[in-house]
Amino acid sequence: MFQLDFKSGVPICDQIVNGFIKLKALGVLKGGDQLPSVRALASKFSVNPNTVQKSYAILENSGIIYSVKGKGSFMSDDETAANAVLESARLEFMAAVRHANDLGLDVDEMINLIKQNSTTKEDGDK
Amino acid sequence: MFQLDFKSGVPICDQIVNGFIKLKALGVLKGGDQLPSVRALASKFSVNPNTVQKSYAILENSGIIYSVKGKGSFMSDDETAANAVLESARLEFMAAVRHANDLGLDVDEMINLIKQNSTTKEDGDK
DNA sequence: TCGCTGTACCAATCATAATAGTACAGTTAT
DNA sequence: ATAACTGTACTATTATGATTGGTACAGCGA
Repeated sequence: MFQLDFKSGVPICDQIVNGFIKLKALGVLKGGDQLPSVRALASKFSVNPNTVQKSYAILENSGIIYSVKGKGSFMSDDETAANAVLESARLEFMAAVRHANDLGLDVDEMINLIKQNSTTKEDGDK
Repeated sequence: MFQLDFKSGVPICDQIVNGFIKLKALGVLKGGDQLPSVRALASKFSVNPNTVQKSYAILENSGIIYSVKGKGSFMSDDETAANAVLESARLEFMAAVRHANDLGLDVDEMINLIKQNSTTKEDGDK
């Protein structure tokens, strides 16, 4: 399970949404897997159930999970949703590239930074 | 001069800060160039002078500009400040890379996206 | 029926951005 | 000296969004 960073400034509900998207991308959660209940996750993270519910609503509207009253919330196995996530990730990434470019970072250095990051991961991460 | 996007959700003062950093990175403004006065820029953008003043204070604390009471605000020609901006841009960019990775975007695709973007810019942008 | 699940409200709280207004200090030119 | 500009410093207020707290309803399963 993922962690929350309460002092990061990133809204809690966004962190929860991204947390489950990440677990899906990593293969930790697969289609059909059940998510914690709204109340259970709220208790675990010591946040308000409404906040978790909001996150689940966002995830369901995106097609990433589906919820059944009385049963629970489950990871969707719809590939369309995963593709939508990828597409939004592309758009978000391109915005970051443009912003970095505005701040004076050129394309070659960005590529170098990415490559460095991936190699350091291979070497000594966890 | 840059534009403000009031419906983007990005705080006005941040947009102003980034706007001047961009103008510096692009070489439009160089060390010693005078910035518009707080009141003039506020009037031009139809925002509150306090908002502009906040932006200028951020820029001055970062060493990107320097202000003299009664005279005005000017672009700094201190390379240290520019380097600090570049370094923060690197950190910010790496955070975006990690986030995109969390969402399932792999390193190769990010590099391809950057290269595509730079080539399309050469082709048909302004 | 009981206990769990998701869902839907609404009001209150908290933090931050932005506004509005005023005042003070330094520079420049007349 | 005066006027008109510059940056700077406050305080108070408004607006917005995230979060919380609480309650209520609806569906599922033992």
